[in-house]
Amino acid sequence: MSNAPRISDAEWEVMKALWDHEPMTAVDVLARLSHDLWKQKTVNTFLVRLEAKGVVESKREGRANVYRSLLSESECRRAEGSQFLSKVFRGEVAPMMLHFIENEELSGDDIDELRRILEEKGK
Amino acid sequence: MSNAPRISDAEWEVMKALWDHEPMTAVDVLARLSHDLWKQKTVNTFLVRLEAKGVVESKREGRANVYRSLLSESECRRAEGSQFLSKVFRGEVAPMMLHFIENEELSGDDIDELRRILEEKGK
DNA sequence: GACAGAGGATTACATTTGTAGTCTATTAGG
DNA sequence: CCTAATAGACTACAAATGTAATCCTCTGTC
Repeated sequence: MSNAPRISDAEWEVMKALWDHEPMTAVDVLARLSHDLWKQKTVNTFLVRLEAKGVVESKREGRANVYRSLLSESECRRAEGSQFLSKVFRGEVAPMMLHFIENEELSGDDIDELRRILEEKGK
Repeated sequence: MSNAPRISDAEWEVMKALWDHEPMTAVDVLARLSHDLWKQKTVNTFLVRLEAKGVVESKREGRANVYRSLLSESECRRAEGSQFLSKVFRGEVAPMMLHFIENEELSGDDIDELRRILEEKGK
């Protein structure tokens, strides 16, 4: 299990686009991002950097490079999640959960689902 | 309320030390951090930067500057938390909570407490 | 009163990140 | 075949970050 490399904020945006429709070319990735906020060259740079970091790989297919992830969204979430937990909540899970319950919008259904899961877990 | 400024990883470490015993001098802050990992001058630099960002303020008291936070740990957690949520979990709270329930260690007591809170919340 | 040490202020410098631009090689069209 | 549009490769560059070192100025000590 790979200790995942650092993925920056902007890189996360690119990765989310990629994870949603792998494999894709750089042009396709841009197509799934806001054209107002992203330029093709910028997307390209990030894909190159992500490849250097070992987060994605590219295969030449005809005239274009086709990218696919080497790390899953879940793996990256795990890494980012535990970093966040220790940085912001000193590693204390329960206070963090409390925080989110109190500060973010949870629908009634969300609450019910979480209760169910916790019930299971608590058994 | 303040859209909190970006606080970097290392800056968070300094802030956690400060929040625990405000107000403090730079020397005191270092005293609460690992001497193996931190040098006095480094701590100093971060305090200066944090002041520039408006996260802390300093008052000269005799020989030393005494620092105190301008933003509470809670405020910073809120800002950092919602950034994390949207970056890593696309703003979906419930999946994020699920993730933490499944990936981090929750004690039986933690689970019970969360269930209680959710019960309240779900009313 | 001269000097050493304590702290703050200023400066340094490599790396990472955000955000592209330019250069080059290939390819589809005429 | 020659040419213009592309796609990738290489280059650029400022701001943020991590990590200090050096310089300067009091202040207490002999």
